[in-house]
Amino acid sequence: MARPLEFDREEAIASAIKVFARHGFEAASTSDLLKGIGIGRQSLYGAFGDKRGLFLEALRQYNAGSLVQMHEALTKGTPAASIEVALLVGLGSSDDVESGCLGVGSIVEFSRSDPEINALNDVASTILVKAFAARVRAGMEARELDEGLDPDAAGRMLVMLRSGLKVAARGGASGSELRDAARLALRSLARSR
Amino acid sequence: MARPLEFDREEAIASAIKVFARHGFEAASTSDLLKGIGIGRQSLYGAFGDKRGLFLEALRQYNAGSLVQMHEALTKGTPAASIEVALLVGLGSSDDVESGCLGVGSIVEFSRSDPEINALNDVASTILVKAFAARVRAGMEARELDEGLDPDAAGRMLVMLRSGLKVAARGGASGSELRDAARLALRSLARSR
DNA sequence: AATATTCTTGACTAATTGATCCATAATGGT
DNA sequence: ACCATTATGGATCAATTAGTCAAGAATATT
Repeated sequence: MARPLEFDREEAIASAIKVFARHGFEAASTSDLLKGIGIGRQSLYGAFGDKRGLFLEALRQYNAGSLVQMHEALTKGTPAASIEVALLVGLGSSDDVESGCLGVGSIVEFSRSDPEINALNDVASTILVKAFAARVRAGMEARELDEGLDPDAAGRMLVMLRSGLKVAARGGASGSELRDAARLALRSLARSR
Repeated sequence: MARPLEFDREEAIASAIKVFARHGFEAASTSDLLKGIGIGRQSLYGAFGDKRGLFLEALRQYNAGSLVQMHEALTKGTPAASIEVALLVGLGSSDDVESGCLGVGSIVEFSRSDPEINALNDVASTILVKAFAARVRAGMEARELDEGLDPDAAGRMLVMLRSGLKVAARGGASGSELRDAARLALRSLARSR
């Protein structure tokens, strides 16, 4: 009964994710976003309310996609191998130049100052920790990982490690440096050697 | 032969570090900086050229101070113990609310887009990697750490791990979570257990 | 085909941005 | 005590910011 949207909402958010990931929230101007998404000004404000609304949607969609990607990586191969893959997937290393992680970016930019962003990142973080912890537990049961581990603590450590890898990737670390670092750190979970 | 500065330059930079660490470069307005430092507009422009000049000075001073702090931590106690302390010192955890790391912040905000910032962070990173690597080597020689390690690779991993801890701290992780994660990850360097 | 409803386009606004100008104030060397 | 030199403070600048307004365009239902 009314004129339909001329753009796909999810695609628009996906484009916004790129812009926000590259520049951060504050430094991404509305003009950057309009150009990056390819829609008009009023379309953005009509569809997302304001810049912050678009950012929240972008962060939501980014976190969801990231968790899917992580879950896929964690369900292939042995627990230990899948954890290594999960640590390294989608880091956006130097070949994938200009990329960036909206999750880490929003944490660094906002710290704990914005309750809605806190909420989005907290649930994503919790889910990711649990996903890692489940795999750690599986690895312990399979006698592949040290049986004295605390799976939840290991999950938290792995999430932090992944953040560090993302920062390093954004800072220009090579794929092999990232891989080596992940492998080395993962020895902390191994059975006595 | 001329009117002297009414403010201490280093103190001014120290104040600027706080402002930039809290908000990032782009989101820190010149007015924020003037208020945070406690000087007038023209004084800032006279002393530092422009906002970016002040940021570069701030990053330089921050990195220098951070390396000093890290070096101090690494020279106390056994190699393994000192590495743990170095990983955890000055993370700005949740009690030290509002803090933030200018190094990680600038990497996340600028990625590799600004050559001068790249240069500052690259030298700081290199020095820090070497400092960690030297301690790893010492730990190996003291039969405290696994003798099959590659000290430089371990150094790089430790720097990445520290970035991850900083992100987690800024995201609200508790001191005990950070400590547990660091301790767990450090098992990767231990002798066979 | 008419119409109600929503979308799109582009001009527009008020506020804030980083930065500059200029007059005044404060110093040290002579 | 003068003066060259530099710092300070306030007014001001042009540009950019996020967000709004109004008029026209495109649809689905009737």
